[in-house]
Amino acid sequence: MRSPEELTVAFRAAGLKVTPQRQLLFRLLHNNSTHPTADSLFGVASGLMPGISLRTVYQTLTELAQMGEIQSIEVGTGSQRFDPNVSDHHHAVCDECGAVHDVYVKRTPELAGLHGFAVTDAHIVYRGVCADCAGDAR
Amino acid sequence: MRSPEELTVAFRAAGLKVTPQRQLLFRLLHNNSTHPTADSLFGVASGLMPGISLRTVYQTLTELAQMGEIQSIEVGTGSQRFDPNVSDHHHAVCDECGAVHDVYVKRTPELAGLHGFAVTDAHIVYRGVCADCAGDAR
DNA sequence: ATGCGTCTTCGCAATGATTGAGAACAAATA
DNA sequence: TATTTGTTCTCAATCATTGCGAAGACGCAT
Ligand SMILES: [Mn+2]
Ligand SMILES: [Mn+2]
Ligand SMILES: [Zn+2]
Ligand SMILES: [Zn+2]
Repeated sequence: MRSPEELTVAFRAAGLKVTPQRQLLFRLLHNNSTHPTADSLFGVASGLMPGISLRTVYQTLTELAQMGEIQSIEVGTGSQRFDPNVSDHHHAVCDECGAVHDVYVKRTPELAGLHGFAVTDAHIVYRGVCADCAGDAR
Repeated sequence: MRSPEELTVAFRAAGLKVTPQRQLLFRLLHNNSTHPTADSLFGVASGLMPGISLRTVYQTLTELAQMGEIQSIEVGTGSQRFDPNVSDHHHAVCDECGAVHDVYVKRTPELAGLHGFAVTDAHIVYRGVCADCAGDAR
């Protein structure tokens, strides 16, 4: 996604208002590679802006997703995750710690056998144990 | 998954009872390639056995999944789907009609770049429009 | 066939994630 | 500063799924 400054301009240009809540979320999402859930973002946001509502977090995330600034992904962990990285990539989920890592694949396998299916998107979810969790014997 | 007859034996062998509800679900799942949700199965089951509860459907599906007879998959349609096909395969979801098709891929792309992540499973979800929906101009 | 112990079913409440609705509020602009 | 219009927040509602416990039924031993 674009920088908070660029988003500020983009929002105004789109007739949307730039509120403190939105600006905070712009900042929390910028360069964020943790693939946060709405609730985890709400947790961090609440610490910095007591009183911000979970509803507002959801709404802002939905808007950003509709504008194409972030993507919403589903990796099987129960709740939606949001990703400011909108480049073409996939994800690896650690079954130990729940971390979601970005994965870049050379060539996504083509669909074979399913004649007539027009693919618009393909998403690979890897599951396993991440380096951090494997490294430590505990 | 195995046939209803085989499952009957397997359940008894595991100390589980073979009830009419379970037998019905065994039959509804056998050779079922629709990737049903618990609720859609419940709908069909209710027609054949009025009074069966959604709770029982969920419970039986969970048991079958734990026994490895079916798998539970998440393709981003909001609810879990159950698949008696436990072979190594992937899925294509039609954004028009919601149908979920099986996809067999020659070689699942290896994880590159994420050093130390031990992959235990990889699942590809393709999205697009299926042949049926594309073919008909309506 | 009957009895009994254990496993199951079912209804209902509870949970967790997300969305809907509307009153109170605040950003943008003149 | 006043006005307009979009935003935030609270609270209720929804959807999928799970927890709980009383009532019921399977299956084995008589
Ligand atoms: Mn990502
Ligand atoms: Mn399948
Ligand atoms: Zn980990
Ligand atoms: Zn279709």
